[in-house]
Amino acid sequence: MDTTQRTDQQRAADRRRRELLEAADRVVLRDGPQASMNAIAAEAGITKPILYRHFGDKGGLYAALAKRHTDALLDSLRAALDAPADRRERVENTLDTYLAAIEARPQVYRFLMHPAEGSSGDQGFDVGKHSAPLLRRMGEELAQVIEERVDLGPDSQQLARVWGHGIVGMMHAAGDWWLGERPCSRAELVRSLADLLWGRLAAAGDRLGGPGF
Amino acid sequence: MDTTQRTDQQRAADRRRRELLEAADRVVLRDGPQASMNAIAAEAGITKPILYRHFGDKGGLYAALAKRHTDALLDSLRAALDAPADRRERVENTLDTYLAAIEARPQVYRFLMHPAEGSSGDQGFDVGKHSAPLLRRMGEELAQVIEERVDLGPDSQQLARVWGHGIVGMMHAAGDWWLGERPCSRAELVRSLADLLWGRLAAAGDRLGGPGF
DNA sequence: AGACTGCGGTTACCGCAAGTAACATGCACG
DNA sequence: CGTGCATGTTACTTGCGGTAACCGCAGTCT
Repeated sequence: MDTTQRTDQQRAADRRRRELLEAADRVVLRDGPQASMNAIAAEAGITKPILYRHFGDKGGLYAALAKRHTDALLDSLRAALDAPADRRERVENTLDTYLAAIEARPQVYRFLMHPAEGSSGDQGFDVGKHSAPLLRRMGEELAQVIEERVDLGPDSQQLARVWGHGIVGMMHAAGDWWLGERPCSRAELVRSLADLLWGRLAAAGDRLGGPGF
Repeated sequence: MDTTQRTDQQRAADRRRRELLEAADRVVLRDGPQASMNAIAAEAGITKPILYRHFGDKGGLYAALAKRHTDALLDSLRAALDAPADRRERVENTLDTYLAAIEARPQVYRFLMHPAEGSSGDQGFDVGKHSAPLLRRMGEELAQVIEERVDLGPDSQQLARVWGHGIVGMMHAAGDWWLGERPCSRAELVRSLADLLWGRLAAAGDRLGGPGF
């Protein structure tokens, strides 16, 4: 029969696809984001055209790969975010979860944040579609959680989205810097960031008389 | 004389270098970060090897180009940051300055944030040196200002640096998202971000009874 | 004047990675 | 058996970063 055959082959194709993704994963983990298609194909024990048949182009492979990790990370984050705890504790846990993840697999993290430059084909002049999808998705996710759980008055949706993206960006930039310089322990970083979000900047006093006011 | 000649030539070289940078600027402004060396050379009316003589490699050109814009932007930001005004106002002005800049020249901004992937030569496995230098520099700068002007008790330096990078990241991510979706006016965005920094997240109440606590 | 040298410039090339075309092979179905 | 179809390969094209080797013209030295 046609249908059963189709499904069989689809299944096989899916398995193959997963294998390929895992091979790609290994290579990216080793070589970082500049892993070449040849290298990935070699790691998978096959040759380039197969990759292209499965994923279209490099962007397709990268997208598929990114989706896997992004989904996984987002699951962890959601868990930390939805845990039954004090808000501050939830925030700290979420930060820590994220930082632990990027600390554990820097190459993957690096790959997720800098997917690839545009190839010859599409060059989106439009700004905004270039940036790491992970950041966007985390931002939206966080925005949703904030809006669900925090009472922000009118315009809450807008505000939640701004905050979602803003907080994610804060986490990302601080994490990136921290990963590079390791100026303190993870726990300290988490504490400092949470303090920032808790308004300690506004609460602190001026140091000198200061030029203004 | 040798010395005068040298200086003359140095001057000429510097002028040439500036011209080349301006040409590169134009191309980047038109084509975004994937501008090719050939294109830049053509725009400057010369050919590739000259670019390489002046800048070493693509990274060098990009670094030089990035430095110009980064310096310019940092000057504006410093001005806003050091203005004689209330802290909240200073923060809002700084945010607004940054957002206005990326709004005015998205391509340049895009270029600054995604400089380029590593070529065949250097492949820094180390995470941290890849990311946009602009973010790092802004982070350090802000950290310095914070430490100078805000009284943070012991460990102030560490804390200031974390906050510097964190706040810059917040600004960046929110700006990136905003530039793509334009969900609100610039002023609203600035206000929302400042509110976030002013601890409104911590101050807001829970929406429902909530699963925890 | 005429050979020597330094410097701005060019052409022509290498290596490498993305992406593709065309060919080869294994296996179900009529 | 041949026909379709999916899987796999080799070998190619294109385009870019980067470089080597050559060209020509200032000015200088003798």
